Amino acid sequence: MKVREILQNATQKFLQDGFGVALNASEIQIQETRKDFEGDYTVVIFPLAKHTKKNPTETAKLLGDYLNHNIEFIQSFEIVQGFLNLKFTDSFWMEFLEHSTHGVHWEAVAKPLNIMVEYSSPNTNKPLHLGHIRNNLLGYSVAEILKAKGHHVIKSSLVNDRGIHICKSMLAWIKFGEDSTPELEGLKGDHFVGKYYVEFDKHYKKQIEELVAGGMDKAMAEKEAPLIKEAQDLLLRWEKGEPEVLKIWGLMNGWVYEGFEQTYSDLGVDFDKFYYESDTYLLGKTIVDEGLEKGVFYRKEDGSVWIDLSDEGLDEKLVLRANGTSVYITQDLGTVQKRFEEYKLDKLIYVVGNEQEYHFKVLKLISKKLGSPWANQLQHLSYGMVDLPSGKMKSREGTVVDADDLIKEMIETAEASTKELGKTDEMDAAEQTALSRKIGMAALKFFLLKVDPTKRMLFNPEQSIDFHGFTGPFVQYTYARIKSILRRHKQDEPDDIIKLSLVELRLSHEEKDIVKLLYTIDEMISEAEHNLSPAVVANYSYELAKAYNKFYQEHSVLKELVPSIKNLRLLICKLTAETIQKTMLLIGIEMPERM
RNA sequence: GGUCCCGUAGCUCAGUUGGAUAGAGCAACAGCCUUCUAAGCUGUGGGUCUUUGGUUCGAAUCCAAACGGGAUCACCA
Repeated sequence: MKVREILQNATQKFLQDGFGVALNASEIQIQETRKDFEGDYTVVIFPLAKHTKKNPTETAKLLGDYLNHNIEFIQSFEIVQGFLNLKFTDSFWMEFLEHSTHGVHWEAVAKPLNIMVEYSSPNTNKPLHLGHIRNNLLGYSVAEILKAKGHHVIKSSLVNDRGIHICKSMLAWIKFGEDSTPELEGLKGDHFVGKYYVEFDKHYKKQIEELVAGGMDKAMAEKEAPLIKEAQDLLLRWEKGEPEVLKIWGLMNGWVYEGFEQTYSDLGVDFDKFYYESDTYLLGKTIVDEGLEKGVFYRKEDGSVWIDLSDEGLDEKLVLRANGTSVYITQDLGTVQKRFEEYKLDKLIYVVGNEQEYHFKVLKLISKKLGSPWANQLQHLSYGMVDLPSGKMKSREGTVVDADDLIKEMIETAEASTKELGKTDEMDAAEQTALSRKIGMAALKFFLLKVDPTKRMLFNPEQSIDFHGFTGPFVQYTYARIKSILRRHKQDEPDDIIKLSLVELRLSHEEKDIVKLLYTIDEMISEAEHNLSPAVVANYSYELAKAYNKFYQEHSVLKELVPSIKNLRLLICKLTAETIQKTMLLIGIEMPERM
């Protein structure tokens, strides 16, 4: 049992026996004692004083005496302004360490769930940018955190591989591409296709200008430009399944997938299941029929189908076009059903930007109105946009940070900085490359994941690439330092058994801070799971690394002459390294053995 | 205009279901490498937690309003 529970239970008993008051455990506030005060854990007395009908100090004194007598590991207590600060015996922490010698672990959930995490969901008409990187890293990390708690997780991605935007790239390639290929131009497949998307836009804009110059108003010109009509025609031909169109579509998507695969591999993210919109875009129609039967939907004169959500404070929402084709929400209704049936899901988490909050609100509402059992099992992890100092990224204005460029730049910066510090002098070329990659990616991933996912964040190209302070490389460096100690120790004493003799050892402040952090890993992981927040994990890893560096500065491990203290410190080193490695892996960051 | 989100140090961000004197990093300044890796450590300066009311023993945290910023409200996806 964890201390928090023990203290809550004991306090409950104290109130029950002494005052006849029954209180929920959740009403008893136990917190870690703030650094400026003496103690390990603190009971907040104010809420209890109401029930004891004594003043806070008196209540604290009674409770303190009670806990001190009844709980073995409480050594002493101190009362400061209504806070009961409890100091634990050193042997409490020693025992915890001893229990941990076989490895760091945390508790899994009692009932594992089948959870699908939907993330990435790219369009196949242009390469990925910084916003996608945040999405991918978040989705991957959330999935890993859920797995770590014992859930069965399916990572999925719904690829947006059809629609007018794809036809635009296709058309531009047909008209201006002259049978070129990514190989011929030496471009990554997704960049190659993206180039033609831009090409389309360029020519399209020109046509609009010409039409406007000819006296047409702009809105009309946007609809009447020959290129857009051709693109729409192409979409129609795609939907009819014309082999010639499908062939080009397949070819270009193939190029894009090759490109994406590379980027995914660079980012270290993976998927268990891909859905393709070209397979699923017809799916929701039977649901529309059902909804019509149930009277949840209604048909307008022109044949379009709608749902009225005005009783929920929203508007009417279209679910099927007049011409019978699906809209975004239609196919999502269909794929939800498919997913729940296919995988017997307990939960489906969509990792999608907050600009789509409205969509998911509607999706959930419609599901509820249709009486779908999964209506309450849909969750939208709505993350904030990544802004640049110049504002929002806009692909049309060219103010996007390309994913591949950024990854490359991070790795190159890492390499340069590693060379400058002379860290690579003893490494061969392959090792150097691997290290630069690890450090560069750590910097990028940590930067994006240390911030609360739900919040908007700023990326400043000049300032955001940093390897010092609250960064991934800082944590990596700490790990490498520890590993260096452990390597040296093994050399001296090949028999690597760290055995803790339970003599009455005293923990220094620096050691205790580390041990306390190690102790709270369980709570931390649970919080990360509950909030779907990799940021919780990133912050923890950083705190731990910082605590270790402080310890490192003050105490020597290998030169310590008292064997029992040396062993204790070695164990702390081992556990810290292991914890750092495991937690950082949850956010997709690998640790180097040396750097 | 309706709905939703956000506002904490010069900058980027933490801050548990309301708890003690609001914390980190960067940037600035001053120190620490014959001693296990200085991508580290220590110290100094830096705050009306946007503002005003309310709730209460106690508010950065909850409620209301104002101001400022953002998203969204397509027969696009």
